[in-house]
Amino acid sequence: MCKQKNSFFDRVYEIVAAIPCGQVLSYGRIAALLGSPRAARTVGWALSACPEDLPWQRVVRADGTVAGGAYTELRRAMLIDEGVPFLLDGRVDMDACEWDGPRKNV
DNA sequence: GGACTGACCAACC
DNA sequence: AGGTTGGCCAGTC
Repeated sequence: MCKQKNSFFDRVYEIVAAIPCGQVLSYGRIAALLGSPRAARTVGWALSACPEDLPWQRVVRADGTVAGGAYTELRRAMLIDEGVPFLLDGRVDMDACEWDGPRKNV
């Protein structure tokens, strides 16, 4: 029943794919939603697969900085285009668009 | 089959 | 204030 057999790996995609437009999540935040607040590494590694269906540009570091190697600037432009507010430092405004996750009480 | 790595985070000194 | 380590999961050598 229900889909829980999915590995930690697969659930990362579920969360990232569920992030609404104009909001972002940090690696550790996603890991925490999965039940392992220290599995941020695994989350980052899951994103390393970089599936086209996965809008991983909405996933940023705890500081709000965008990851992704040389494409960091590109991802940042994509987020701005989606309506995500940025700071003058080039970081995501986590204070304004940090997603609370799939809240059941919405 | 064992050990290392990987786009991280937070605690510790 | 800054550097190091431990922890999580899965894939690769």
